[in-house]
Parts: sequence; structure tokens; C-alpha cells
Amino acid sequence: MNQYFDLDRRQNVSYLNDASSTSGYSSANSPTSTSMSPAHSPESTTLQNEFANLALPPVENSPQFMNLPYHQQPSQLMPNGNIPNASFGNMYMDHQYYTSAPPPAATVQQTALNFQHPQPGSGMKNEFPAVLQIAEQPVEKFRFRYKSEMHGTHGSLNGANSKRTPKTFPEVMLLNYTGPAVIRCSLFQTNLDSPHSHQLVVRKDERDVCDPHDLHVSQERGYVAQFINMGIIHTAKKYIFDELLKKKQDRLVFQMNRRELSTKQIQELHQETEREAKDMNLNQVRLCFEAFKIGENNTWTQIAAPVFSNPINNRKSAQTGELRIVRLSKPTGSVTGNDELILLVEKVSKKNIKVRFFEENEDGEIVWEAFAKFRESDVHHQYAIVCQTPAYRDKDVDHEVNVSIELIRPSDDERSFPPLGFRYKPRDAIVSRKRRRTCSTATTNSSGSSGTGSANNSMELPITLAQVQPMAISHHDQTISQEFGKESHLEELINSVQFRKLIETDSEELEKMCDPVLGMLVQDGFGKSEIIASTAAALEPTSKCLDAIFRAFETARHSPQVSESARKYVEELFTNHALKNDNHDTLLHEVISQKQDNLKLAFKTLQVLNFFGLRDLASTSINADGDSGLHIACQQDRPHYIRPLLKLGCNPNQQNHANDTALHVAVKEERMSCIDSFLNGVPPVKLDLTLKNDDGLSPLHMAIRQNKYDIAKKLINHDRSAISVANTTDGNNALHMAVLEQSVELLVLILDAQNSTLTDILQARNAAGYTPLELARCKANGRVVQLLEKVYPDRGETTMTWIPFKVKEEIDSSSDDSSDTGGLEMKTEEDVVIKTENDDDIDTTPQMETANARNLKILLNNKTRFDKLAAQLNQQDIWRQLAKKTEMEKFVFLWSSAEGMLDYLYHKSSRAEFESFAQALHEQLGVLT
DNA sequence: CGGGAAAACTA
DNA sequence: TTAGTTTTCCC
Repeated sequence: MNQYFDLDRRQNVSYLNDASSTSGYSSANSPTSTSMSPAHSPESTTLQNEFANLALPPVENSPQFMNLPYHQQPSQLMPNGNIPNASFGNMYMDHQYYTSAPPPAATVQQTALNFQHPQPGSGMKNEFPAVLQIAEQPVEKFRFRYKSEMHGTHGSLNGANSKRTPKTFPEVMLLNYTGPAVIRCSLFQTNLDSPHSHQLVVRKDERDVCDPHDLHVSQERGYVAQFINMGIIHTAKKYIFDELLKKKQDRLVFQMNRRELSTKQIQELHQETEREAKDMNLNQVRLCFEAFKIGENNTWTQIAAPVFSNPINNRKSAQTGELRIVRLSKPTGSVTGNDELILLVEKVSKKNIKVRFFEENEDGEIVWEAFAKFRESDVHHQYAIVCQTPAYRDKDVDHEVNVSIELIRPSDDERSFPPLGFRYKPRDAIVSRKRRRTCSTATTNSSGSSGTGSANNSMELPITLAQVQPMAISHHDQTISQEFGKESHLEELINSVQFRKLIETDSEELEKMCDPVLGMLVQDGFGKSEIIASTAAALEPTSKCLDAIFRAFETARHSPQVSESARKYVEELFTNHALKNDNHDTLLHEVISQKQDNLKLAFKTLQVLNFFGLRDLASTSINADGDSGLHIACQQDRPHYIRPLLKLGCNPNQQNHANDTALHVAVKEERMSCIDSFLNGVPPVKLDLTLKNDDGLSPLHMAIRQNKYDIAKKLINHDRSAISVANTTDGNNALHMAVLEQSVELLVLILDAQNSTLTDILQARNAAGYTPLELARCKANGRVVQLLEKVYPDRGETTMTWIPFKVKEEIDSSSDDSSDTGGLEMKTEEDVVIKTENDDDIDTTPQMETANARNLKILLNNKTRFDKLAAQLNQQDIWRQLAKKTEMEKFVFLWSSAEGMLDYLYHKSSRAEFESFAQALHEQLGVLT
């Protein structure tokens, strides 16, 4: 006899064999209950009446076992004076279990109910004549309760179609059979044909009776068995093995007709149980239904193949419970995506959750889907997700789009329901374009009336421009420069791509055009035809206004004495016009953002303003959004206006109402040419790359968050100090943010810049107090951490607040005795040693360039030779093998071909990387000689 | 009942 | 230690 501690009764209880209850919720204290299921708890004498485990009648200590068919010992042997099973016949009628009215004929009923087909194996010859079919599945989700929670009533396991009224319960039907039978229900695992360690209990007189549960059916009562009032007890982890073993053992004993198990069998059972217990799904179970007939001598014979219910999921678990979005931080976002969105959710598992955005058409078909971006660490305590919205499928839509958001749990493809609405808002660029198009039709009409529309095409470029262009353009296109002098081609020229390219980049002469020197202006300006033409356009506010201004210009130019009054007039026109516009766009905003870009008109406007000394008017004019002309140019991707505007005095650091500078806008919209226009050359006012918008981000921060290497590179090249700016939302600097992006490319870029900066971004702490390395350790992958650890002079240890296990072990094992107080100093010394030994990545001392490296550099510098080498290295992936042998090894995963790698080598590699690769290349191919 | 949360446990 | 889970407790 053994003993165990009964948790219910807080005392030791004796029992016969190890397989007896250890769970604490079945009090198997009867000496004779050896292989009984907990249903046979003593003290529940009356229970036997209702929940007798017919399958496992208690037996004498040395029972007589027989071979199949299963054998039932005389019920008189039941312990504790139980009522013999003669009473089973009507027990379900008397109590909570009942049987439905007998079906007219089992086979007829079949069609009326939602049947499942018998289990697998139906492919094989079914040895059983009778068939079990599930008439009502159990509910899909149900809260599993721990033993300690099983007080009072807690709702029963209902049928899948249960309503408040009528309620349904799991139900099976026995077909193709006549005569009395027993239908058994027990709890099984879902991915294994083996019992589950959880308990399927029925509440009876303050007591939970465990599975299996048996119901009698017969001709008279019908062949439908309904299992009412069941609950599922979640076995605590520590008891899982014991419970599972007990169940398996009980089952085996039953199958073997209660023959005593051999030592070997017990051993095998142990092993098997150990295996199963290890990865049993604790949040999912299914019901197993079996049917038996009880023959003479209580011989139990299986009469139908077992069937299994659909899985029942634990409602309270994050792995199987319901998914629900409780709240969104905001209901809208930009079509460009990357907006921060916070979802409050019901319990989710960070390793097993996705946020899906999708759009349906009128027919309910999915026309678009995308997933929000977030990391495991962005899931806050199972109840909130901080993510970045995905970009909408069409970034150029001009209206708001309603989409839906839902949570998805990949493991079981569960979705949250109902989906929440989310509205994508079109980009500013599109909105303002649309607004301008509808509220003022300056665009084509205006140009038509003032330019090409006039008979003699009197509108011309400034003379200086005409002189400058041939030279400048010739670089790009010989023909155009030749054609330039001919007036008829002027229109063509000015609208040509080459011309735009030219003014987009740099042309000092062109910029002079905007200088307030009269000589720079249009020589013959507007002819009379212009005025005539303008009457036709009188209905158009913008073109009318422009025409008036141009006319004033014309007059003033020829008669300087009226200049002053003309100036005032123009100023008034300009200001009033803006006020009339919905969003206070000025003429300047309008000409820059015309749908059909009209350079001539735009420049002319600039010149006229310039002429009247109204530079300030132009350079300081902002619309209702606080956007300057520069903002608009970036928004609308009109890079060629940027330099002229700057020259005119527009402040590049001007921030709009969202605190975006024009550069912010350019980065957000990824306007590469605009960015270039800003960064190349020297604007009159120094660009301030540290300005932060309302999201707390500088342009560089935005580029990093959008994972735009090219943009980040341009910005950093323009001003390295930008990398040390901390954003104001979480205090992260560029390196922190690159860590979060987990982009090796960006990291390398920033670290390279760091080498030549005084500010130490490595030690900078964000709002949470982390340095980039520390941040990497808790948020990024190993590769990122490794990369960073290499560049930290002290390997980041001295400033660590938290050291993950792996690293800690290294430290512990490498430092021999570091005591509590002396640890830091010890380590520092040690690091100095390490640094001199193997810090080959950072070249602090200038070295002579090797011949190989020099040759390789020359080679890469030549486009043709670069391509040739790339092609050569691409054969059989030589480049990859080669790179793996060198300092480049750690980056190989970055590239798919030699071009990418060579590009890195040429533009971004460290000296060590370059040298080692040059060396390897030389050895391998000899190409460098 | 279902929901919420404290306490206990674990890596 | 901390942070994440599991189990118990409570309303």
C-alpha cells in the first residue's frame, strides 16, 4: 500500500497502486479501487447509480482476466455497496442523462441529422456491424477549469448548436444495431488516439465524476446518447504525467480484460506516457465515443468503431481562446503605411499572432490584404500590439478607402470577429492636387491663355536662361541645344525631360534668374495678345489673377515710374487670391502644383514676384496646412522648383503645421530627386537635419523607419551628425532605430558614419535607458547583436544593466574571479587586451593599401570592368564562396548576386573587408594582376 | 457564470 | 532579477 497527499482532504491517503489518483481531485482512497477511474470515488455511493464506470468495474485484487471480448465482472463486486448495474437501465431517465425517444428505424434517422462519418479506417473493411455517429458536436470553445476552480456550477459543455433555449449537448447515435448497448464518452487528445490527461467530469452531488462516462441505449429507449452537464478540468502541469499514465493504464487494463499488467507493459506504458505528456496540447481535447454490448457474464464487446468529436478548445488560453480587437489607437492612417497603430486585444500569444488588413469589394471578395509590421516585443503583455500599418495597395488613390483589420492566429487560422474598420487616407500630395483641380482651374487654361494660346507665342524665357541653356544642355543632348535658338522649339525644350533634369540638379545661372536684378528678367515679356487672351480666361480665378499680375509687370517694366503702385497692386492680388482659396494656397503653390507641370508659367511667376521685390511674399507664403512652396514641390514631386525656390529665399527648414520640413515630406513620399535637389549643392540656408516633426522624427529617422537605405545614405552623407539625433517618441537615435529595423545594411551605414563622428551614438541611451547594443540584445536577432558587439570598444559590458544568459555565461567563465565590487574594472582591463588582440574590424591606425586592394578599387571604378567581374563571379556563385572566406562572410546573406556584393565592397565596405576580399580574389582568380 | 487579477511558478 | 506563464482566488 502506498500513500499520497490528497489535496482535497489535506491528508495522506492510502491506495494500492501507483496508477491511482495523484491529481488531487479524485479521492481514490479505497483499497479496492486499484484501477478505477476517479469516477469511483468512495463516499459517492449514490453516484454509482448514475455514473458507474461500466467499463472498469472495480475488481478483486487478483481478478480473473479473460481474453477478448471484454469482460465485466459481476457488478456485485463493486465496492462500497454500490447498487448493482441492474439499475443502469433507467438511470438516465431518472436523472440528468436521458435518452431520446426511440427512432423509428436507426437508418431512417440518419439523414435527418448532421452526421459525421465514422473514423478513419472506414477505408478498411469495417469489422463492426454497428456504426456510431455524432448527432451533435460539442461546442468549439469552452473554458477548461482548474481543479481549484471547480466550486459551484460553472456551465456545462454544450452542443455546437446550443442556444439559450433550447440547449443542446454532445450527442451520438448508434446505428445498425439492435439490443441493449452502452455508449461511452471519454476525453482524448486531438492529435493522438490516446486519452487526454484532462478530466471530463460530471457534477453530481457536490462531486466531480471523471470520465469515462457510460450511457445505456436500447431499442426501447432509442439509440441516441446525450451527454449532459459535463465539464473539463485542466490538469495542472505537475500532474499531467500521472493523470495520463493512469488513464492509459486503465484503458489498457480494460482492453486486456483486466488482466494484470506485466512489468514490461508497465515500463512501456511509462515510456509512452512520458513521450506523450511532453508535447500534449493542453488547450485542446476531443471526445471519444465508443459502443459496447454487454454479453453474458458481463462480457464487454466493442460493437462499433470509436468516433471522435471535433476539437474542443480552451477558451481561456491565448493559444486557443477567442481573438478580439478591443480598440484601435486611431481609425485612420495614410495610404503610404508606416503609421504607428496600437491595438488593444484580448489575450494573444506574441509568437502566434498577426494583424491582417484587408479590403473586400461589394461581392465580399477579398481584393487586397497586407499585414501590419511588428515584432514579438511589440506585443505588450498579451493584451496590446504596437504595429506599423502596411501601405495600401494603391498609394495614389484620391479618396479615402475603408478596409478591415482582423487578428489571425497562424497556428489554427483563428480570426478575430467581427473585423474592425480602418480608413486609409490619401496622401497629401494627391489630396491637394485634387483640391486644386476642383477649386481652381488655373492649370491648363491659364497656360493656354497666357502661353501657347497666344498667336505670336510671345512668352519667352529670360535671356540669361537662353544663353545658358545651350551649354548646359549640350552635356545631355546635343540636338536640343542646337534647336534651342529657334523660337518654335522653345516650348518643346522647356518641357523636355533633359531640361528638367538640368534645373533639378545644379545650375548657378539658372538660379540667378530669380535674383532681383532686372536684367535677369524676361526681355520682352508679355505682348498685347496676352491681355486679349486673358479675357477668355476671365472666369478662371487663378489665370485671371496671373494675367493681371503679368500685365502689371509688363506695364511696370516699361514705365518704371508706376513700378511702386504696380508692386502694391500685385502684392494685393497675390494676398487676396490666397485668401479666396479654400486652403489659402497662393499663386505660387498653385503654379508649382499644376496638374500639367508648366515650367514656363511657374518661372514667370517667380520672376515677376522677384521683379517687384516681393521675394518675401513668395518665400514666406504658406497655405492653411503651413506648407511652403518647397513642401508643395516635394509633395508633388517637382524637384526642379526646389533650387529656384531656395534661391528665391524659401527657407528649407520651414516646418508646416505637422512640423514637417519639405525634406520630411520628400522622405515620406520617397521623392529621390527632391531629396537630391536639397542635399546637393549649397543652399543659402543650411539644411537642419535635426528638425523633428509631430511624430518626433527627423528625416533620417523616417528614412530608417521606412527602411530606405538609399535615402538614409544620402542624408548621412550630407550631414553625419544627423545620426546622433534622438527622436522624441522613444529617444532612439539612428542606430537604435536601425537596430529595431534589424537591417544590417543600415547598421553598417550608420556605424561607418559613426567612426568619423565625435558624438558617441554607441553609448547614447534611449528613453527606456538602453544603448543601441542593449536594445539589440532584447529586441533584435543574434546577427544584429553580433555586429554591434564587434564595434563596441568595451563590448558593451560596462554599461550593461541586464545581461542575457548566454552572454552572462561567457563573462562568468571568462573572468576568473571578478568580485562584486571589482568586476567592472577587471573587465575593462581585460577588454583592452582583447581589443589589441583581435579587434581587426576597426582600423584605427592607417595602413598602407595593398596592391591588390588598389587594383580592385580601380577595377570597380570602371563600369565595364565592374560588370565583367560581376559576370565572372556570378558563375557558379563564385562570389559567394569567395566572400565566405573573407571579412565579407558575415554579410553574404545580404546579396543575391555578385553585383550587390561588389557594390557593397565599393561603396560601403570597411578597409579590412575590402583588403581581405581583394586578397582572396587575387588568390582565386588572379584577376588583379 | 464569466471576468479579472493576484499569487505562484519557471526559465 | 525579470518577465512571462500558469494556477489559484475572488467577485
